[in-house]
Amino acid sequence: METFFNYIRRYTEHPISEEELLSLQGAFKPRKIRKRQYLLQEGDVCRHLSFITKGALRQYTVDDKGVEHIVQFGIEDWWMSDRESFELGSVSSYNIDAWEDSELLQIHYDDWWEIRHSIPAMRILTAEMDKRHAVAAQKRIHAAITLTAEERYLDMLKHQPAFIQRFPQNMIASYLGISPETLSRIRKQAYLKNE
Amino acid sequence: METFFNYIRRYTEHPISEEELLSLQGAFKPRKIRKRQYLLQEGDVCRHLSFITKGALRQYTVDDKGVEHIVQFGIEDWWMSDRESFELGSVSSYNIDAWEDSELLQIHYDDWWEIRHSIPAMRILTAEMDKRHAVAAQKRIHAAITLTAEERYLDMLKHQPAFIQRFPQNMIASYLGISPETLSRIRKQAYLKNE
DNA sequence: AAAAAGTATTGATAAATATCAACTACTCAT
DNA sequence: ATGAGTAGTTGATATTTATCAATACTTTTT
Repeated sequence: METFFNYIRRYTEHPISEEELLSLQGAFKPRKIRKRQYLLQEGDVCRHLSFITKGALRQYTVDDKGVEHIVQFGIEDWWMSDRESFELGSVSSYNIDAWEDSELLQIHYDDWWEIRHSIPAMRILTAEMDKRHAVAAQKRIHAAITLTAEERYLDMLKHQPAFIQRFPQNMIASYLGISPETLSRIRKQAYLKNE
Repeated sequence: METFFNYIRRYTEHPISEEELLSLQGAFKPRKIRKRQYLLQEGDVCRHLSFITKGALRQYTVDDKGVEHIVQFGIEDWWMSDRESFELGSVSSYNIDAWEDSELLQIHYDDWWEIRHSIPAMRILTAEMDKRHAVAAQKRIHAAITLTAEERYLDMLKHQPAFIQRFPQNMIASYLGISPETLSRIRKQAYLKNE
């Protein structure tokens, strides 16, 4: 829980009262989840928002052929949820599962709604999260339509090395929208270029 | 301005007082912009947020080879800005220009900040916009990494037919991240399939 | 320690998409 | 009306990326 409070303080200047801290502690429930365990399955409604205090998770779809397509990775200090399902109460088409044993702080939709109204700092935090999310999404979209497979990989290596270190190569390939074989070849070439 | 007020009422249940309406009228300045005129140029800082009351605009980058890459279209009831530059005050790497003669309501960053604090309905509106934006971005990212060029075009035809009607084919191709020639061939094939 | 399951690499080939070039149709300004 | 400039199409070819198959390497399980 300390991790989370530090995170809040880092992203909002607004002070938080003792009372508010207690209220947050009541709303966010710690949860442990083991490797390969699901946090959300396709067909479910996503009722919780999860803050990752430890571990690594991924959000993905599975297509007709059984191939997984990863849309999002999450590690410490990231939030996980299917935003669409969470906000609209719709059935999710995504799966979220743990790639490492993980620890989360989960809040139910109703409590999240309540807390954003009663605690000013949380409203600011939400706005800040949304802003960062929007900027990141814009960049990823731009990368997807303008860059080649190799450029996208190098871009990720530069801007999100943590993901590349913690997830296996086939998942990185899926996130980049390329086949594992192609990524393997790209890495080989990049390596050869640096002698 | 009426268009805009209707838009606000459509997306927020929160009532707006007479006083607040006046305050909004003061903050949003009408602006006309002619076809091919720039709203934002690469290298500028994006100081305004623009609500489109009439017309069609696009946001894009230009690469080393002079090729344009469109990341966003905007028509009536859409907002245009480089979110990153607008929120962070950083130099923009995007261009925004008008494809049709257009009419906008522009608000300066400072006023936007102010109005979101003083008018509850605007705070709700912002949250709602961010939510929709996040959901749309997630979908577009998913489409980019999972779908083929043809599937992406058909997806767009289904979900955003307005764009396809109002922008020329080479711009649609750019938005989809494919060459104009490929889009031309995809359309021919799709047409042949329907006899 | 051996077996099994998952992960990464490599080669051969196929499919998707880009590029280049020529041509057609269309718009629009004079 | 005419010619210049855009936009779209089509064909030939090149490049990129995917797919399939075999093998090597790692990690996990027993």
